[in-house]
Amino acid sequence: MASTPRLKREQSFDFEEASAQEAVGSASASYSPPGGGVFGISPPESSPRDGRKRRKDRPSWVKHTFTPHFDGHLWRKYGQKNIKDSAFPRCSYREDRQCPASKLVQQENDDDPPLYMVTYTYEHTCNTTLVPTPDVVAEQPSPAAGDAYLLRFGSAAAAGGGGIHADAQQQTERERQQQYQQHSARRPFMMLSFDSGSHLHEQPHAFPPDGQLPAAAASPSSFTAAEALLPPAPPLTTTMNDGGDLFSTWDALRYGLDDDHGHLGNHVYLPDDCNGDDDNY
DNA sequence: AATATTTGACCGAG
DNA sequence: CTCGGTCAAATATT
Repeated sequence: MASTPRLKREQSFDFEEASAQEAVGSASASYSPPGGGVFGISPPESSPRDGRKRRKDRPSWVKHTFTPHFDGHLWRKYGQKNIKDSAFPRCSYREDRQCPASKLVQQENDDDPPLYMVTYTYEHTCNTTLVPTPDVVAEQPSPAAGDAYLLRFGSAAAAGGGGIHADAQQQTERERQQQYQQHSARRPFMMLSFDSGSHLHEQPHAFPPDGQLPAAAASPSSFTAAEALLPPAPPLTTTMNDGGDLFSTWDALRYGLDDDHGHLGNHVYLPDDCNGDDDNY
């Protein structure tokens, strides 16, 4: 076989409206989790395949974050594209072939901790690999605030509304390691609010399971104080939900059996580009 | 050897 | 026609 001709790909995903998605691909729309949650699972009904779903019609919501992968799911990168209008490539991720959910990670700027715009498309129909990873989101709390930014360290599992723990799934050692790595930035229930005036406001906050936030435009032009993005958490963390075991294990690994590169002090948890997201965490 | 990532190409949408 | 999203083979990594 000299060169296998590329077979006509059958776009297997013609899921009709996953749910009411208002923020259809609006880059300016901030974060409109479907059904009140990012992972409000809503099974795709048999789609009336009248042709493919137009891109604009696809349910999608945009979220700005410094940690594109801290969303409780294990994504697999399947593509990377240089976007004409952007200096950074856009990476495409998909969780599973059976799951229509996908996301596009686009680096927004080149700040110390670069801000990423993650565009989620469709919802997860697979309950697998839902890991209790925190979620760091950078958003503007209010349009009037202008320069203020919010860093939300939240548990995606909690925000999922379902809290499905599919430990029955056959996770490979690699997956588990990746999950542990993702937990490195765990800092649940905390909200950091950065102001342009170098005014750091930190307060424990049990954000609602909805994960709802006030609408926020995203124009990370004046974002600062990124150094405190991922504070090194003390090795005592077992006050979690079901994932407590995971975290304690992770803590043991992280702080007890610390290797050479077990430093959390550095804020370098984001990859240079989209690639390597999974590993560098 | 198995798995994940990279890379180029295909194809649809605009 | 151009741009962007996704696929799948090739390659790299573990």
